[in-house]
Amino acid sequence: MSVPHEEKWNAILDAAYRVFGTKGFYETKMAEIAEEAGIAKGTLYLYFSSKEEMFLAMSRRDFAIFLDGLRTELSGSFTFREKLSCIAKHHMEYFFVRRKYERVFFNSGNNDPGMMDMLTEFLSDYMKIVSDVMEQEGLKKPLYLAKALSGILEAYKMDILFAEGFGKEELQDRVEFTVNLFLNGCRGSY
Amino acid sequence: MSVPHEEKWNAILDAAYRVFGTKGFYETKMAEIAEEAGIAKGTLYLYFSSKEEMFLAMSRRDFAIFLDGLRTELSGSFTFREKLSCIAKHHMEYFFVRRKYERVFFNSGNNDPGMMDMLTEFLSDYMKIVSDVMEQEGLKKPLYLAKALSGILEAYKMDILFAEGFGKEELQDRVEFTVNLFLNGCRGSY
Amino acid sequence: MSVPHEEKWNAILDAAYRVFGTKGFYETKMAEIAEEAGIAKGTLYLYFSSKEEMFLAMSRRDFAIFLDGLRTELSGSFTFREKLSCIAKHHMEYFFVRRKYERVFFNSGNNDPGMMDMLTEFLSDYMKIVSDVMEQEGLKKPLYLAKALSGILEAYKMDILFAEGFGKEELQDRVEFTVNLFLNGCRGSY
Amino acid sequence: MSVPHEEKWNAILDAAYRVFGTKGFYETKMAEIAEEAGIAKGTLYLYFSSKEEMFLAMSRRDFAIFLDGLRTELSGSFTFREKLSCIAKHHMEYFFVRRKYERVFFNSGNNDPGMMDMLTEFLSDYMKIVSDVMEQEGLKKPLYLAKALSGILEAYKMDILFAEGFGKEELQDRVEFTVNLFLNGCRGSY
DNA sequence: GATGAATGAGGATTCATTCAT
DNA sequence: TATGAATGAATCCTCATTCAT
Repeated sequence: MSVPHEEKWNAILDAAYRVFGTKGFYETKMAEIAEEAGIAKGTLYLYFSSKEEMFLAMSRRDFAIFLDGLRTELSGSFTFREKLSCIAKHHMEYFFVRRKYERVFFNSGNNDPGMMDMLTEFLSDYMKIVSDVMEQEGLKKPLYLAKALSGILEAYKMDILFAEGFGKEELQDRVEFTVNLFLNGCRGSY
Repeated sequence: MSVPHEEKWNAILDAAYRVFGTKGFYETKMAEIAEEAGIAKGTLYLYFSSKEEMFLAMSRRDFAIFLDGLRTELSGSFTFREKLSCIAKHHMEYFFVRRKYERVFFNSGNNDPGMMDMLTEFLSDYMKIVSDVMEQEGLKKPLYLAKALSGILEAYKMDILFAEGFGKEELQDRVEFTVNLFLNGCRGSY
Repeated sequence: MSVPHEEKWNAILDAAYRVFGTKGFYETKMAEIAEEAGIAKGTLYLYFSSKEEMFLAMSRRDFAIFLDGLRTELSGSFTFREKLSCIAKHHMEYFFVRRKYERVFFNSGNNDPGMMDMLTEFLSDYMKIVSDVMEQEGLKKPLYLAKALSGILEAYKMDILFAEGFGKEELQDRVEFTVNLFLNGCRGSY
Repeated sequence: MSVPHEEKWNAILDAAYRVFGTKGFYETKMAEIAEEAGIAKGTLYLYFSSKEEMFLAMSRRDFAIFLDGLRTELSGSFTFREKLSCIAKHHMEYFFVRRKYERVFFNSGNNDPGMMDMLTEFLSDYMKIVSDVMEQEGLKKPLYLAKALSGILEAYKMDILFAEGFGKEELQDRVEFTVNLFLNGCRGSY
């Protein structure tokens, strides 16, 4: 359990991301990940003690990237609308870029308690960031609002995966729609 | 391939719902479903030709109940606000009642094309019902609105599963919040 | 174990013959035989106590028909050549008529001792009939000759199954060839 | 799909030969082959993708040995009688040596098309070798003769399996008888 | 007698994980 | 460190047989 060559550690997680993301946790075979990473099956176990742990590490890394990116971008936004846009855009773009591997976030699962804990923690962190934005604006029930916002974005995420010819314009379209709806309600101007 | 005793067919699907719902598709063993249903393993295969097909049948039945219930309840709602409340309440209560078995809707997972098709069709039907409500109100982009609404509800669904002591009051609370947010935006009165 | 309606007993064996003969012992399902016979699965067990026993009964009946027919036809043959022709013709025609169901004689098998015994007994009876013919002709090693003759016919039986467009003429051709070879050796006139 | 250690590949096929040869295809369990080979069940599947494929590979190897041996031995025979003796002896000895495992050639059975194809090809190759011998002797209908010869030998093969105390002398006896019968007919001197 | 729903032992195959090299 | 051959527990599914109706 030393910390072997970090480069390979990341390469394995990259491969894992591609395969898990394409086929889901259960349909993914360790052999496939090894092949995708261009190493031997046994080697995987020098870096991760089990399939679950590997999935966990991969998710952890992915979640961290998501949250760090969001924090960074958010620090450059100032008005409330800007912040909402920033959140929406980040959420959508993150998955848009990774759309080929989207089984990951879906199929987050298996009943592994470790997995559940980590997902819960991720959501908690994400919601904290968003609800802070709400709070800074003096809104009531900031956590409710945060969840609602991310829920809308999750719903539109589906379009990334299933809508024909979904591109950057459609993405921007959804982002703006979301912000307007969130600010003004369904009868607001948009 | 006759259709033996419909009663047992439903009993098996009930058992399947409980087990799939608790453990997810992959962690569920056919033997467990048989045991839960109080019958022999082999008997399952008199009713369903495979684990996949059984999961499919179970989902199909569940989706149909959800949609039929929604249509029925919606037909007793008249104002726009009433209709929104009705949708939100139905969505939340449906899962609240089934909260013990919520792995089902999650882990629809498994790359089975039949499953994907059915899920897509369900979503399409659900969104049609909701977007019709938006359209009747003369709103623009009714499908976007429908997806946004259901997205919010899905986000709150998480609270059903994970929030401590989530009960009927919390549920009603989320429903009202959702409707107000949807109608008036985040700064609206609620 | 009474002797139920003999007609149905035979009907079942007819069905069994068709299915076993097409697919072999192991690939045949009791359900298929029942369907082929137009009766219920359970009914088979009123007539035969197991799949093996059914196969045995079917073979027994088939063997008896073969031997009875041979005896009858042979009783109308007088010269040695006539008798050889009769044997050859009977052997070939028997399988020609049943060529659609020829897996039976092949796949006679499974390791069931009862099956082995019966096959052995059948061969013994068959060889007795043929070797008697040899003996009546005053030939030495009549049993060897009997086996040789039937061996040749078995080899040609393959052509019934696999040769394209094998018909009555080809059959007659093989019969005459066999008799000539048997009488005169490979350099004899034929 | 590299070809791991050829030695083990052969060892598995040897074990398979013994078990299939004793019990037939259907009565043989993969677990038994593994045990016979002294390895784990799973290992079998590193070398053969299925029970069928294993049986096929085993038969293929066996057939090739049979034919190669025959060709080799035949190349040392010169007169027609010598060649016939060679064929007969090879055929009989091949099975004599393997008499404990004779279910293999019998029970080639199983409707697998791959198996049928291979069996057909084997017979075709075998018959080609034998009929070439006939042709070189200027005999008419060489293929008929080839089939007849092998048919006789197959019939005597039964004696290997079932005749009490069948030994080398009996074998030689059958070989000579076969050759004489084939050359001179049933009334020839032998 | 006839039925066919129910049974459950049994077997082929998969795949995460180990460990000798 | 890296390998990949070997392992064997685990699981889906089949099908001969039974038995309540």
